[in-house]
Amino acid sequence: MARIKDTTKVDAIFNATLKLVREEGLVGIKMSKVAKAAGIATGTLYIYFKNKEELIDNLYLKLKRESSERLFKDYSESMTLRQGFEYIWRGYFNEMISHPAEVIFIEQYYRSPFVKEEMLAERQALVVPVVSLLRKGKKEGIFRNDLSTNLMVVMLIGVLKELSRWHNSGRIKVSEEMKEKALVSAWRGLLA
Amino acid sequence: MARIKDTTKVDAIFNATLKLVREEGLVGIKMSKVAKAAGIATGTLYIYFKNKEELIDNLYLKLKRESSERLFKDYSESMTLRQGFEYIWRGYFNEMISHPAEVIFIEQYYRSPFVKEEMLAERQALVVPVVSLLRKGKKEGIFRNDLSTNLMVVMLIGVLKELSRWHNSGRIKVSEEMKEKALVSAWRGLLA
Amino acid sequence: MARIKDTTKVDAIFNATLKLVREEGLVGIKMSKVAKAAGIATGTLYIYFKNKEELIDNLYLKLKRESSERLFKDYSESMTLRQGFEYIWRGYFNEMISHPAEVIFIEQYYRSPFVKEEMLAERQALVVPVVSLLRKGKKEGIFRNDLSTNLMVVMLIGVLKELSRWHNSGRIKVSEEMKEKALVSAWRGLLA
Amino acid sequence: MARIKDTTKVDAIFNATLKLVREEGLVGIKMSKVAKAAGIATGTLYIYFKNKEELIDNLYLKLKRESSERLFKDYSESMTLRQGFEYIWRGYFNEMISHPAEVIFIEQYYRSPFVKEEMLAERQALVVPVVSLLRKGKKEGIFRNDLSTNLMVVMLIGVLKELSRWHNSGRIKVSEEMKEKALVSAWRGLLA
DNA sequence: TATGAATGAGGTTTCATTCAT
DNA sequence: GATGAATGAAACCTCATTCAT
Repeated sequence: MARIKDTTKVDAIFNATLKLVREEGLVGIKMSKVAKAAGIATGTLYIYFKNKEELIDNLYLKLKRESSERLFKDYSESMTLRQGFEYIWRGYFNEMISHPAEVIFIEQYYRSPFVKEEMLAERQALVVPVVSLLRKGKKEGIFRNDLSTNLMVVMLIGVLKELSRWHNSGRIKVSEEMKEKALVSAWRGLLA
Repeated sequence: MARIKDTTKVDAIFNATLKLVREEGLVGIKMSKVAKAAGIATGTLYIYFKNKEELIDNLYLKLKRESSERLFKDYSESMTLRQGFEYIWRGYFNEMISHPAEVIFIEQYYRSPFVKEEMLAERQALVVPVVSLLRKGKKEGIFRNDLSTNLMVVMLIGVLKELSRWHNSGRIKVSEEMKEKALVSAWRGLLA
Repeated sequence: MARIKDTTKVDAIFNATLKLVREEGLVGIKMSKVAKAAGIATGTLYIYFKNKEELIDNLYLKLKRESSERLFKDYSESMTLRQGFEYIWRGYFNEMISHPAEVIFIEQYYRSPFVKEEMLAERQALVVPVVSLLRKGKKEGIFRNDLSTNLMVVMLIGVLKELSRWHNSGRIKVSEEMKEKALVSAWRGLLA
Repeated sequence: MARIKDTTKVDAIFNATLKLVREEGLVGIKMSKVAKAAGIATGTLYIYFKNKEELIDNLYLKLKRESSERLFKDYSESMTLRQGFEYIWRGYFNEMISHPAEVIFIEQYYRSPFVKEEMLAERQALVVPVVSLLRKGKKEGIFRNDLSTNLMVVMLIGVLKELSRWHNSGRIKVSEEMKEKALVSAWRGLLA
């Protein structure tokens, strides 16, 4: 019986790719470098991925999936609005600062010869729970009704992304206190 | 007298490069493509730029410079706080939606084998006027004093970037009204 | 196990390079031509040599080394003066006529953008045994003491080089008899 | 009336070419470098020479011609054998040390894609007076008759070339005394 | 005639992919 | 499955030559 394709090896490849993206962007990804960083031979890469494009695409898909899973793992519709809000906000922030390479990869992927239309569509997925939370808050009369939900999403996500970006780049160190302040400000910005 | 080195040509090269970045990111910049898009021979590129790296670095520098200039052209310290705020906010937003390729380029440049340490430093420049506006507001007692200036910058810029990103990607169409709403919300978020 | 890096291939590359040098000098070395002449793909060249410069430098080093080895393989300090002289003289001559491409390559290498200072130093190496032979002869009172050793080296080597050059270019055919005459004349020219 | 092609400029071009050959050999000759070194525009080169090959070929021809002229300017068949020998020997040596770039150029030219068969033939020219001197000496019974004239030429020229080469490269400084010694040794080597 | 920017063929080098082991 | 040398298309870059001024 033939040995089974080694999932350990696939992970090594993904991690190696991510490492290279973090260090020098999508431009810096060379199949030989990926192989070396993953501790395997170049040829072996092609056993697990038909070609470079497929490696990149699969990595993107995997990251999206994992990120969603981590993000909404314990989220439940039964939380109070405020609980849900805090859960999502903190989750999102933690996600971005504990997986910086993923963030970079995804940003660069969107603007590359690799993107496929169908993958862009997926982008929405991450936002779905946020939208439903906001809708719920509006319906309950707790959130402002004069702002479009889209704008509210933008206000929420924009601050989260920028805050984590500053943190990841080392420009600022986001303390627990600062995080709290940001969270409260965001919450207040939504209140009716 | 021979044909004279043509600054018009440098612009054509920059524009061609930007076009390619918009279409397929930094990865898509191929010297031959740039030349063709600029309507010149490949060799001619090398009259104006020693090599690909220098072309990219110079483009980055130029974009940063131009963007700053446009952004703060008519800004004056004598404006009222509210006027200054609005000027900067609208300017920033317009900048990002009227120069999407520049935004993409700069984002990708930061994560590429091209970045130089000294260029990263420059990144702060764009933020300086924002910081000084916020400080002024705090001193006048108009803005909250319990938020660090950095956090306020993040809140402001984050929303601006995300809003323009959604606009540029076509996910939403930012109407005058929505812009107004976003602006007012941002302003209120800063008030003491 | 994959194919193993092949020292045979390095030789093929060196020989191909030498062939091109013989045919049209250093100017004629084109990486693609070298590859074709060596019967490999262009890219393969770069597995064995980082770039053209390294190929040329290594070839130079190899030729110098091999030439020295061949030249003084069986030379021994215990030979009589006359035996040693004859050994070196004939060895030098044979070397030059049996490896004409090497001679051309080395001559052209000295005057090229490829030379490195440290490699010029090596040039002396070949002459060392000649110098020690001449010193020995002088000490024994067999060779003239009124000529500097340097001048004697020049007289010896100059004739050898020119003779082989005429031979290699086809201007003359150096017979055994002529060789004998030249050797004896050289010997006499050194005698006290 | 049109201006006449400027011979001053042709000289500047030739000198610039020679300078480059001295510095980095035939490989180092780039038309743009020649132009810059000659203090003219690249395009101007092509007014004086149809192309690179013609520039090189003409330079070769000119050097050969000038060298011959200088060498045998005051030589006369009526000199005594010894006078003639000394005249030629010293002339040859001076020629080589006062025109090192020419020597290098000619050596490299012989082994390059530029050589033409017909130009190789010319190579003999420089040697003609030497040959006739040697023949005269043999007929007069002063020079050895057991050595072929060719071999004698080789012995003479070989030492001269090597001596000047060592001098030019800086390996030795040829004093008047050393020159005298070399000349006398060469003369003695020919005597019957 | 003089200029030097412009050209593009051709050289150098890289790298995704294949293939012999 | 695994390896990494080998491949060659395609990228980068140079430079002899042309050409608009």
